[in-house]
Amino acid sequence: MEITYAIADISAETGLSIDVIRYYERIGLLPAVKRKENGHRAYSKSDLARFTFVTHLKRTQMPLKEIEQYIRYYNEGNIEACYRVLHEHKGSIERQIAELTDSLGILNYKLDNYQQLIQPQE
Amino acid sequence: MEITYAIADISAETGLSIDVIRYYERIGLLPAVKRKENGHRAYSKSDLARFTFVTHLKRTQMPLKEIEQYIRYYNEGNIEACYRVLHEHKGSIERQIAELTDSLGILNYKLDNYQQLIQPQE
DNA sequence: GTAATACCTGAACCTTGGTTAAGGTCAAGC
DNA sequence: GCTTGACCTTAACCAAGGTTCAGGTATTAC
Repeated sequence: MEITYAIADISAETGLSIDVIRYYERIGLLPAVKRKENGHRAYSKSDLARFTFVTHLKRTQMPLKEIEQYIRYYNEGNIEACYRVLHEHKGSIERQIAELTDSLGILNYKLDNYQQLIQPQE
Repeated sequence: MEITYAIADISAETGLSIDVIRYYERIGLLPAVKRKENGHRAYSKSDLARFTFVTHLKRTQMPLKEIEQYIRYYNEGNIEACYRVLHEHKGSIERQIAELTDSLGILNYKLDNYQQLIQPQE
């Protein structure tokens, strides 16, 4: 009893559209998956896990090419390269957070100013 | 003695390339600026301030269309709309930070796992 | 049996956010 | 007087990341 998922399941779990899932396969981001008799894609539990992780990376602005590279290292069993890629990406996320935090400060300053213009009473 | 800035100055101050500055004007993101006798753009101090603010918004993933909308409200003197746009955007930045922080956690977990695989000793 | 679903394919098309190219003006320096 | 540098314009081009379309198969539901 091997559980498999249809493309619609993957879509529901990851929030990626069905078209995007096929698109990712097409550009080689993820290796092609097994098919059922009727030609429909049959995703395994670990395929789902991989898609889920990809969406995490994607949400942090990692370019698809880099994600693809990571997956390739992973499939090659090149653990050190995997580590390196994720480690570098961690730095990029930290920089993003710092930048956003900075922008938040600027934004709050502007918002304060507007607030005073809008409600100068009290 | 009115100080004006050449396009190269704006580029140097904001980090935007000269081409991008002209591109932003072209798509209507910022209203066209005054010209000198020779046709060269002459930016004022407030033009510079606006470009600087735009780069802040841009770095937080605000789409150019939304930035444009904000600038339009600003020029109309529609302060409340300006406030509303920035306030919404603040929410978006906060969501981004939350998401990145979340991803950072997942990433650290993965990195830990890899670390143990790479250096299982001690 | 026929309609509705759920999937399939390949190829064309789209949006965002620029970049590059080709050709021209003008002022300053040598 | 001619080259260099900083600017100008219009228009074509580009890359990333999808989205849409047209046409086809297979299963299920009525």
